[in-house]
Amino acid sequence: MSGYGDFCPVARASEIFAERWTPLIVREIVNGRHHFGEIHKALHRISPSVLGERLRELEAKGVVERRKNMSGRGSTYHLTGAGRELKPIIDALGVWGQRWLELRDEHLDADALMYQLRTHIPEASLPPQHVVLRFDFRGSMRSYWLRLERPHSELCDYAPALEDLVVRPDVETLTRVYLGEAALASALRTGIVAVEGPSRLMRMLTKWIVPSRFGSYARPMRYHESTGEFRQLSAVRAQGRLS
Amino acid sequence: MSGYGDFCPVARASEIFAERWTPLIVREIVNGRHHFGEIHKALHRISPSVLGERLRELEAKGVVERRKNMSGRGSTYHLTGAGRELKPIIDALGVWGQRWLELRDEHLDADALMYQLRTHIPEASLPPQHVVLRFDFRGSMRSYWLRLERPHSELCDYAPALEDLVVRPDVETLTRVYLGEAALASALRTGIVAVEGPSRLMRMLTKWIVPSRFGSYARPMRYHESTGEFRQLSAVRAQGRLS
DNA sequence: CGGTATCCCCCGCGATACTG
DNA sequence: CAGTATCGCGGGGGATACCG
Repeated sequence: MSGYGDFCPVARASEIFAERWTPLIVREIVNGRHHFGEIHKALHRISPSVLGERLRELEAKGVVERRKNMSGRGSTYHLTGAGRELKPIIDALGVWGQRWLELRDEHLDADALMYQLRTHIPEASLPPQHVVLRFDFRGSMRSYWLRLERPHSELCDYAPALEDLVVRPDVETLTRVYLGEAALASALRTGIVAVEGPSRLMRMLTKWIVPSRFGSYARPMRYHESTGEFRQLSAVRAQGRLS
Repeated sequence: MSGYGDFCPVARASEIFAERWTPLIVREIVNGRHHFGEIHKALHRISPSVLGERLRELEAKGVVERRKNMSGRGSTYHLTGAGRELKPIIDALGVWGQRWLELRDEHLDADALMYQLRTHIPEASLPPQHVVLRFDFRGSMRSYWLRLERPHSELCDYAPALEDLVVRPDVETLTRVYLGEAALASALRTGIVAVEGPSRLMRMLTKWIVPSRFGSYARPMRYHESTGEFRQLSAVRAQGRLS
């Protein structure tokens, strides 16, 4: 970028924080990703060279601390004190985005969604013996398999075993469910998200797929069959609280 | 920019907020600049085309509202509800920058500093009849004149009248004074900032030049004559509060 | 003054390959 | 797997001119 040439602390902070990819990288480290590869997988559209450059910048500015792995290979990246104080800013940005920004088609990404869903399954709700869900997104050829089993679940692009439940959502609806804008229960009821399988497992779906931590700030949306679009339920704005 | 293709609210917010110049534009509107020209003067390094583009984007995203001037010419730009909710984020960024970021040479800018100083003079401290200050920055040819008079003071690059006081600071020191990192009083005492004029007016200087609203979060710095550098006074970190 | 159009340069960044 | 080097393109944005 090359700076603003401005001594104002907002400008100096923006030089670092408001640069492409940087807020998301910090978010990922906040979320507990400490390895290069983990961050890169979570931000799968960033190129490794840019990620490396950003991490170096953040280290130079005292936001990130790089710890060489004692096992020789690789490092882990941790937030410094300064970096940890960015967390409330990240959170505030997320809350703001949730409250005020529309979800648009260009934000939809089935891969990323499945990745998020997988990492967000409450561990307490995981079944002791494995359950395999297959997700077939409408209008897409490929399927995703989610193999749930305590303590670790797994996301595959092939069938790891015979599936117990088949879910047929569309990307937008399931994304809005994840964002907390739509309720999975009603999406199942109206059939926008179709499911095949034992009703016992169907009922578990709402335990496995839960809204993100910004979900309580979402504006409730409702699907309108006539237009095929989601619209804001009312002018009422949710008051939320970060978990 | 072209987005992150990510439904996460932090990413969607970053698409807007964490783009070059945008945080500073919002800051300026928060600071009460509502005209294109005012914003452009405050951010004198942005090109008018980029400023126009950003304002259009912000309007499209519902952050800024553009009101056509009824007098025909021009418009004014105001924050919407969404835009106003960015203020705490701007403030948090400023506090963070103040707490954690070094002031570097590339941030220094005498023009911008004088502009800020002029807008920050507490109105209550302005003299009823005009007082003219001349600022000669060390190592610089050009001078700045500050003409103080209630209710409006003025910054000139020529002598608007005979000067009552001549101030010879260096850009770094005066910037740190403005940022709240250094005390003007001690800079005057040690002579880093030299002054010529009646001592009555010299004493008024500390009423006219006061730290920015982020000043209370600054890390106190002290000038070390041996190295010619400012260094952090101690590990003690100031606890501040935004005014 | 308030803003837009043009032009062009440069560098940011994405893709890919490559190395320990 | 953890990164770094290279390369080439696109477009972001700075400077400037220009128009209302």
